[in-house]
Amino acid sequence: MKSSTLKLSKGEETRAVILKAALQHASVAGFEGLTIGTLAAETGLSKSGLFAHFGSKEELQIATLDEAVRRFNEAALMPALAAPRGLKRLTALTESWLTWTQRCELKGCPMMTAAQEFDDKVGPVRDAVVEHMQRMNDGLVKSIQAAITNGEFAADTDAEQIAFEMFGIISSTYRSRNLFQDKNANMRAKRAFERLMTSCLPRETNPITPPAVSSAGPRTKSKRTVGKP
Amino acid sequence: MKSSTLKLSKGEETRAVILKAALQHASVAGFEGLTIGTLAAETGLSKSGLFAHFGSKEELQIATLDEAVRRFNEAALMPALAAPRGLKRLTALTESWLTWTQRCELKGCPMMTAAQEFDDKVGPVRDAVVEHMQRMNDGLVKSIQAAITNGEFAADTDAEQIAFEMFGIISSTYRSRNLFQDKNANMRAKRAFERLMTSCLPRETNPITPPAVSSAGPRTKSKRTVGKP
DNA sequence: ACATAAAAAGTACGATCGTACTATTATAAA
DNA sequence: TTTATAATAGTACGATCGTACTTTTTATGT
Repeated sequence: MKSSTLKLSKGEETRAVILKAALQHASVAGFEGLTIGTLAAETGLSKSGLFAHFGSKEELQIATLDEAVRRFNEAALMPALAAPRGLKRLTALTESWLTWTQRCELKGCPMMTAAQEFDDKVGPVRDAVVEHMQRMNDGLVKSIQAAITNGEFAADTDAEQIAFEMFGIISSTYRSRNLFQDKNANMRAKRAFERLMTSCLPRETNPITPPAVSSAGPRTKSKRTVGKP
Repeated sequence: MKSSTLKLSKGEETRAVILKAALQHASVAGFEGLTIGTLAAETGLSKSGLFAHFGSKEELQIATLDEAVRRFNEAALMPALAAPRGLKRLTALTESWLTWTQRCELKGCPMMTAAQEFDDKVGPVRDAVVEHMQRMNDGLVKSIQAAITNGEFAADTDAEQIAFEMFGIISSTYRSRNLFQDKNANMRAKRAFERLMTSCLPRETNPITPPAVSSAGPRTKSKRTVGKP
């Protein structure tokens, strides 16, 4: 359990400690709920000592947001990159997306929280949120397009649309988990994901079996589905 | 444009004015962003004058939440009840759900905001949010079950699962609209909804055509879909 | 080991927060 | 129209907010 950067100046070290606490707090009370005083007490610093690291509350919020993205990339995105490009990776990404908060000991997903919190506001924090979410969306779309290129999805699949729906699944999962304390939330998410993926499969059967009407192949299932092997 | 209740005491009248402003404010800045001082200035009341109507900030938040539900029922739910029970009504509900905030001149959906805002907290406000959301979910599930009973959906359709996914679509729509300013958000929502509904249709073709393998019927489309007539 | 810079603490300030308590004004019933 | 009551305003309080400015402590490079 060592940090990736070995040499860490004192300032950077405490900054990291602050951001860890800030992220924890933001994942529960939101980014607007972040308070310099509370955070200082939590980390054992003085209010002014903590303040000096950021210069303003907005900067603290943005730094916390950046930290959230860093953690997400580290705990959710990067592991998924181990899977081969395409449907496999998409599935891995979804899986890790749904579990990364637990791995980072966060209550909710800070980025989803931020997105909802600032979607109707204006200012630099909102701008940062938009930028990060846009980047996440772009990455997701790229990943979906890879599945299309692979021939795993139908050629006319609307990648943006699929990303849109995936975000919906994710956000519904968090709501279900945290608001309703639904233990089945992850299962629901998985089913939703499978349904979505299945609807993207190339038309008719796969290219190996002939396209003509025939009684070949199992007829117990009328549609191909993905997942649940 | 008359209020449904004719006789309205002075107190109830100003209370309504306050709640309208509060709802407006909450739909943008959230329920935690509600402030007695700001609200008082906005409505022309004194801080203490406004405060007296609720007795505490928590009560104000809960009252605002109740008002949000009332408005939702009035502007989104009730109109949808005009449609016949089943898939038709479900479609109408989705449609009106996606547009009621505009009709009420709100920026975001207060209930979705509240759900996200309080999902990791404890206290009476959270309890109220959970109760309302639970009720909404139950209603939605009932509506889905009606479609099953009608035979419009497959008998083994998991109504809770469909409700789960519908909430996801809704929340993704709001995010897309407000965070990304996506003008196509409603179209995306519609497509997602159609995909979801289609996946719930009874297996194979409808009972009129024989279940045996045959070349009868158009073969250009491989699946039945709902919507876009 | 010392000089210098970085980090943290100390202190203070005005603003605003939620909430008591009291006083005044407007409404509704008699 | 008077009277009881409801609605609103006034005032004040302690707490906490974000931030500025100064001082002290602690790291860091030579």
